[in-house]
Amino acid sequence: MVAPLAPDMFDELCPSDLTPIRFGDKWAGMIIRCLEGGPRRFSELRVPLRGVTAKVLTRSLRKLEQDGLVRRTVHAAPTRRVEYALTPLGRSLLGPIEVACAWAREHWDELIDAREGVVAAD
Amino acid sequence: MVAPLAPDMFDELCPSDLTPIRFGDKWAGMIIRCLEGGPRRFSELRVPLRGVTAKVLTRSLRKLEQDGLVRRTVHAAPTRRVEYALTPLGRSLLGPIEVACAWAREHWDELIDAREGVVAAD
DNA sequence: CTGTATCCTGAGGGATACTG
DNA sequence: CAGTATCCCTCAGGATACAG
Repeated sequence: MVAPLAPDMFDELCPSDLTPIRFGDKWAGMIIRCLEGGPRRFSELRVPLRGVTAKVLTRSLRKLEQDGLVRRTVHAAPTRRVEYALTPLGRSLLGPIEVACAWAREHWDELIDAREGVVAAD
Repeated sequence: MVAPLAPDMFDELCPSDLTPIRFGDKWAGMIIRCLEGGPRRFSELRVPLRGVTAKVLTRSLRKLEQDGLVRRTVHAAPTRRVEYALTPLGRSLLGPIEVACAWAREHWDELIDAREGVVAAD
């Protein structure tokens, strides 16, 4: 029983290029959120993480595995399947990530304004 | 009325090299926490941020200023003084930062074990 | 005191092609 | 399907020297 992935979820939830908050490398935070609903296959992760190349996704996943946040499982039969799932430690990061995303959503306009050079009325 | 800075506060509070959580560049999160107690001068920031060079600290501060998180003020008299202070937006980041630091403190041992290759008893 | 200027290194990240 | 191999480029970050 695995929740479906909304392809666009990160466009509004994880604007990592704009906010000063990052979890690991560029994709780590999004990967963790992708895995919130249950295990995902390599190719399933590539869909919502638009633009990520296989090499970079692999590297990010290996790093997450090393850090104990994600577990990789290979199923041989009937065909090759590789699944990635959150460990308890990885799952414990969902809270802080959501806090960061909530902050970004809440202050989105101010961030845009600051970047554009709008002087804040203090 | 400005709270004193504990020189070692970041050794235990912001282990940014170990945790996957980063706020902006390497020093941004620590700078923001440094400014929590009130405005600080450039040279005052260099003390707790051990190891940061003037160039890098300047660049981090400029970035924080651009993003509307920090305000820079120059006092000419009696001698040159430059002070950095949190904007309301910057102050609003203190919550998420503390959440991240709390996560890191809580899962410190697991992070170490994972890096050392200790197999987690699941 | 508060920076700038210059040089250097390593890591992150993307493009492309290839593999079991 | 799930990666690897190779090449390349940018940027973060540190060392050092210098400046208003």
